[in-house]
Amino acid sequence: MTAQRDQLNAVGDAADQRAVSGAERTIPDATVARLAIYLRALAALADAGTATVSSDSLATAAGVNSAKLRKDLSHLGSYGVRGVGYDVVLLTEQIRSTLGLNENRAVALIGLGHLGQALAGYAGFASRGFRISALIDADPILVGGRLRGLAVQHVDQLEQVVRSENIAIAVIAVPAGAAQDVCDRLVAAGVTSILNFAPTVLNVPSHVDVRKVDLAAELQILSFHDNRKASRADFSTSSAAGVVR
Amino acid sequence: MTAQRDQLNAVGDAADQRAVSGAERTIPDATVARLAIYLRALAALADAGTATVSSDSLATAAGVNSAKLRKDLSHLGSYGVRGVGYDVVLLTEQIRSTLGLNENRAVALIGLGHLGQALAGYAGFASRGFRISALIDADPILVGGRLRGLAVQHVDQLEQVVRSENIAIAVIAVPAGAAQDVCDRLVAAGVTSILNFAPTVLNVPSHVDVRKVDLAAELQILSFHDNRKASRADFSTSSAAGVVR
DNA sequence: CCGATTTTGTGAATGCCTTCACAAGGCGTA
DNA sequence: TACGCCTTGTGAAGGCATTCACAAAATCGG
Repeated sequence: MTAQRDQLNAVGDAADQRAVSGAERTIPDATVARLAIYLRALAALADAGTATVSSDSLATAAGVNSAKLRKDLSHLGSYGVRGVGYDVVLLTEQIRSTLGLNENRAVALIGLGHLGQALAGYAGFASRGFRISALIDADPILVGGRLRGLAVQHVDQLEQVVRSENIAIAVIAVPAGAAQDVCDRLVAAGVTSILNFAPTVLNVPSHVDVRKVDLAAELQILSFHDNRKASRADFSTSSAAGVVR
Repeated sequence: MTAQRDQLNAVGDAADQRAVSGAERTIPDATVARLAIYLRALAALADAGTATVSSDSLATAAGVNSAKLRKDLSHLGSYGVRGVGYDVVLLTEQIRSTLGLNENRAVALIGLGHLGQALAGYAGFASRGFRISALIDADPILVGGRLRGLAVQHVDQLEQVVRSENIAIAVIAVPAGAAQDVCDRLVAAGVTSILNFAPTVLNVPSHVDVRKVDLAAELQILSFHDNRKASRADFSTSSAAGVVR
């Protein structure tokens, strides 16, 4: 079984892909999804003062095998040195640039329940090129207050806020029943990428990308594998790897 | 960690395994990941009082195409009626059974920050065959108190709680620095499936499954696509689907 | 009972991703 | 310079997953 790979496919159908104008280098989706993981491993190495790293050890740190890592990196260009490895700083910069993380993108967060507040407080966003520029909720108790130094605005002003801050990426953390409505309004206001935590399928026009994080689905997938393990428990010997979709 | 290999090898003699346990079938990982989504769509249909549904409309509700849906369902057996469609209740039951959701599985939740509390309050768990049986944290302010009717226990008692409740599935929502330690202890206590929200790669033995939810990675993937859209904005026409990995 | 209509279930084709395996390239040493 | 060692980058092969396209049921109206 492979690792978290299916989480890539988890959401989409969508093969809009047809080579529009030929000569542009296209990076496989599976690779893009892993670049973020490499980035984290690289950050840890940089913190530890490591200057160069081999594909083998970086792969181990990221939880993939080294052939895959090298193939992934080869899509960005040739930034390694044979016999030596990859320069940590240089490679970090290349990946960040590929992912478009050097622009400090503005993100709107809609829905400030526990999940929304957890997201608002997640340091990983700020340190990775994202800036939460708008906090939006419908609860009058929250609206007008501040959270992490940012004013909470009412959902009625959603369009206005998105437009004035020129926000292209939004995170939806509202209840399922409100998600499609919020989504429609975000799209109308110009948002083109959405990360959806609400347990519902969103309908969007073709130019908008949606990724979904589905907590219940994740547990159900685990349940399936757990179930299967239990049902063949008589064969106790197993020798292989553990990380599984 | 290349763990995946052995299970692939095991697939090599899959015929033997099947012979032993009889009619058991092997369901593709990609299909398992989608079954959870179908389940949600089916629940909505049942609520609406719909008795049967065609592959076409169920596929639309789930955001996939109908050929894929039928292929997925065909792995569970033949539960549709040609010319008619699928019985909503029957199909729901089949999927639940396949995923092992009829056993009301006990789940431990470790880490009760905002994210952990959001998870603890997520109604989707209870309604889908999971029962949070243990809440664990290290913060003395929380320990001893109650959350959603359940006592919060100290992380020192992790092993004891896991063993006494016979818990096989755990959700890790602690800071990255504590995740591997918590993970090791869970595994030692007998947990075999882990859902990890901490932004770190967990090392586990081969019999343990890990799924990871990585919030920063999700945003970075969106960022990549957004970046690419921006760079080819001159071609305004696009005709196909919008939901994208 | 028959033919028209609908929709499933599934071989076959296609394409994407992963893995293998090794030649190419760079460094250090003498 | 020559040689040995190490690690990258990448064709080629193999495995899964998706999509296509159609034969095989099942229902309905007459």
